[in-house]
Amino acid sequence: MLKECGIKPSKHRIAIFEYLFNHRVHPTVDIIFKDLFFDIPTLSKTTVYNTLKLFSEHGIIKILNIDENNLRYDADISEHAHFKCDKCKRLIDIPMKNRKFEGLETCGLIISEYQIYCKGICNECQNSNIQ
Amino acid sequence: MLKECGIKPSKHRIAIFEYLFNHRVHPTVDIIFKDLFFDIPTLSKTTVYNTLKLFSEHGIIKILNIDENNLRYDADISEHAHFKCDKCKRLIDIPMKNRKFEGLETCGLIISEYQIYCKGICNECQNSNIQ
DNA sequence: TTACATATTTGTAATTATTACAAAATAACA
DNA sequence: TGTTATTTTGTAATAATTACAAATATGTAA
Repeated sequence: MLKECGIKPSKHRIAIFEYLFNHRVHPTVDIIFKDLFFDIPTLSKTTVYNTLKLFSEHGIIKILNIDENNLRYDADISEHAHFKCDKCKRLIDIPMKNRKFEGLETCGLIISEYQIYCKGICNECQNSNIQ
Repeated sequence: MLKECGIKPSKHRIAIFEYLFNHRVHPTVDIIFKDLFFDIPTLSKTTVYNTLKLFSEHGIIKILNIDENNLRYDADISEHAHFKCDKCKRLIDIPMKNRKFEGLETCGLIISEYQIYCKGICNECQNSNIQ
């Protein structure tokens, strides 16, 4: 997959991409780094930053800016929206079919990418009565 | 307007809200602070941060997270999307009518707010041939 | 007006995510 | 093996935002 996007597949790059591909919770750099560091003790956080930026420049992942504090990363580049629960803080994918924005398509802008970010309360937190 | 939202209108609060209301370019804290500081030399940047956070908590403004580096603020709380030009970096409002997300409304999540962020090339930058 | 309580603002310091960059390590290849 | 290019590392720099205590301003009752 990396090769197809014109990225030379080094050990670390493969590890980072695999991690993101297998962990669909949109992790932060910190989470990715800490988890991988367990297996690859020579890994540097800068490498994680560099590699993820490289990936996103080649369009193989997407950077999510939904969280105020830090960036999050998503290996699923198919069309879907993102939801952040105000209670449990989890990020959840929302599938989207037949989306339609009147106005957005017809304003003369060339739109190369877009993101839809939602906030509210997720299913689990609605059902649990713990405040 | 501030009173209606349950915010005590102090001098600075009025100044900050007026500024945002009259400058619809979604300025950063830094821009707001520097412009207002010219007239109010006693103003502190922390006050700008505090005040804007207060405003957004009371729903009288919206915080935009479209820019990677810093937050931006919008006194227009009506439904519209935002576009950032990759060339000139400007933020542009996109009006939206009859938007429809199939899937988004029917997934059981309670969505209290959402944002649509687009990126690409704006009209002006398409027409100017300067790279 | 004065005294007091409350709310607001200030300014500095701390926190934290991200980037810059040069050195070190690794890989590619003749 | 020797040389070059690429990747990775680790530290330092940058910069946005927040924490917090002190200072200031405001409102109110006596």
